[in-house]
Amino acid sequence: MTATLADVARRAGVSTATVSRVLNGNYPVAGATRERVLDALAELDYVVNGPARALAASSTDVIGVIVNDVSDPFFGIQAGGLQREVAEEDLLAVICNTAGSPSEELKYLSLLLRQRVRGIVLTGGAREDAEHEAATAKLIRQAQAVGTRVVLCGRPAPAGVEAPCVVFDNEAGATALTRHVVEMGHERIGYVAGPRGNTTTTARLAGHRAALREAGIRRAASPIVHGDFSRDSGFDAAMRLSRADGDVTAIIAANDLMALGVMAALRRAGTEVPRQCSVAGFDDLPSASDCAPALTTVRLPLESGARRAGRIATGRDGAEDGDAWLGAELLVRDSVVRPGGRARRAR
Amino acid sequence: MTATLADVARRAGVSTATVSRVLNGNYPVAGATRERVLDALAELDYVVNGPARALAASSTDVIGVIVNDVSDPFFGIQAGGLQREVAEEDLLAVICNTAGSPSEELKYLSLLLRQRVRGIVLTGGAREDAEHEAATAKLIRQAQAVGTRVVLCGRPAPAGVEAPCVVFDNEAGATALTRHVVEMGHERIGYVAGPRGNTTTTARLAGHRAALREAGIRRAASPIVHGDFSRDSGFDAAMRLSRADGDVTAIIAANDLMALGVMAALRRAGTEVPRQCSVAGFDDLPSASDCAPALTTVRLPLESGARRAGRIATGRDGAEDGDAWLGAELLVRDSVVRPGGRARRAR
DNA sequence: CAGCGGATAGAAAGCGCTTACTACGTTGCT
DNA sequence: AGCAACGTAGTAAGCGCTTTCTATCCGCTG
Repeated sequence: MTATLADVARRAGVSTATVSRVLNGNYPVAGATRERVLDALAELDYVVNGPARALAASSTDVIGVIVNDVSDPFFGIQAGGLQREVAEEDLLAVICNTAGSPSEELKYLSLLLRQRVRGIVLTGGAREDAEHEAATAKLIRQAQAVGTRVVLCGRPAPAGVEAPCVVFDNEAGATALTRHVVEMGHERIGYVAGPRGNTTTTARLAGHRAALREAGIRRAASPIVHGDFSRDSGFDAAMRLSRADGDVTAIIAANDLMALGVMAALRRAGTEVPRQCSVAGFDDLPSASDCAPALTTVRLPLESGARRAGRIATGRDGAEDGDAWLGAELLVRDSVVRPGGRARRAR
Repeated sequence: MTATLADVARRAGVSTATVSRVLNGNYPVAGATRERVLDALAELDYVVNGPARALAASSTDVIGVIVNDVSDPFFGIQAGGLQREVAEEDLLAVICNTAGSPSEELKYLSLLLRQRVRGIVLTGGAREDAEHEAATAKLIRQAQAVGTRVVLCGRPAPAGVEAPCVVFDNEAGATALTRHVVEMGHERIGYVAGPRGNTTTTARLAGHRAALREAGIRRAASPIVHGDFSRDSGFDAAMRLSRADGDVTAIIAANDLMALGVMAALRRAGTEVPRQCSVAGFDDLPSASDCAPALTTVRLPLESGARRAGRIATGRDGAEDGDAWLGAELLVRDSVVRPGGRARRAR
């Protein structure tokens, strides 16, 4: 089939050990010998056998990243940042898409575990389900036992697991956002939450409720519907919201993608945004700033958070510094105005 | 560290061969023995060592997918479809993001090659560069030599490579689209092409030009600017287009993402779409149908094409049937109307 | 009752690579 | 001159698994 180390060694007239050493450059090899080996390598189009190397050296040069939805920029940005980061260490990131399915998550986790990857980064909210959490915890512990570095990015560590976390302050961000909407004078505020039983959903919802509570807004005036973080679900949610309570003056979505869907739905229903209904999102995706009106949202340092996670996963950053808390920043743009009021230019 | 087959074997009082056999189920093992082994496996939390297995069996259960940009739904959809398809064979798809960089593409290709994955699917347009093409060709041939199935999805096979291709009929789709715009009465049509030196860009541009030619439209009346398929680049392109030729009555973008950016830019510039300027896209992404106005575009069977590619990569579908040509379908919606005319409801 | 074939289990030879350990010149000192 | 120390290269023992080949034990048949 392909040339093996032994073939190369034979051709260069050296032992396999020597070839291995010029390949890895971790042991002195005389110039002339190295040249011969290099030539043989090239002549035979040698390609290392990854599994064999991994088996012998018991380590690989790949970092696995588990995401919920590759086509959601929220994850795309994180995956991209992580990739750039680990590439600097000459490692490769492979991204595994669970499509939001807990069982797929477990499947990929164990795939990565058995491939003995160097590190695993779990991104996005985790499912709040004791059974799934326990299963995840077990796999993570096993991974750690074989020396795989596991880091959590944007989700809490499951019970019983000791692992570095990069945490985004979803709750504080959500509180700041809702507080802003309230301060603009809204009293009937619809909320499009993420999928039930998801840690991110819960955190953002908690922040929202806290702001509502502190403003003394009645629950009945602030209907909550659930989406699944996709644009389409935001569209549907807006429909349900306006059908049930035609009188909300603002809709806050748990992420920008859904906010975009909400805006599309309102537009389609002939409701003018923001004059007749304000809209706010969360995440500050690139498209949030160039839609019309520009979306008021909360900025999460997704890219830098993911890079940080990548650095921990590759071992470049120590994990002992404790969790990395990354703050959220309220971004006031044009999609939230006083009820029935006029658009307000940002800045 | 972790338990090995030998540990399990010892505990179950059998040989490693037997444990391997119950694990793989490809050889008869008596019921009672199997039970004992299963118990031992569970008690020790055994996890197979992927590299070791791959080395011994010289094959893995992963399919690699190379994409240009994970956060672009165009690829997200393909990655998703592929993943669902290979999951049915109990294989796992890992997706590698090149971020449009040819060198990353080569890097990932060789990573997958040396990992001896079962199959590799290369998606998206390829770079039109002899050197890069040759490098790609060489890697593909090497992969094939070690038994890796390589399939191209949405790009032509590099010169000198014999590999199954799933090809989308970009050119015909583009021609149909531009023809439609022309038939609506437009004579000054701006075109936002993809990045230079990309096979998809070239095919779509060729289709566009063919339609222009057949309609006898002068080149000068149909300015072309290049973007990079991202929404932001579409936004910029629209700016450049309207600055240079303020009088185009329609803008066709080489993909929906850029079309969305174009619409945003026009909106921001106070140009009403489609009354003052029609806009058309390509791909029929989910959001194309729910933006306002709904985007007239060309539908590409991305999901089914990717599934097909997945089936070939796993060996479920033979590759001998020759290339799979998948047609494009013109989707007339609301974003293209007669110049200066009124919106036309679709269907 | 000898002899056979089927069903199971084990022994052992790798898969291709890394990495102690060992071996063998050279140098550089005292 | 003699010995330590260094710079190189080779030997060979695995890494944890799969799989071929062989060995056993049965239940049957003739």
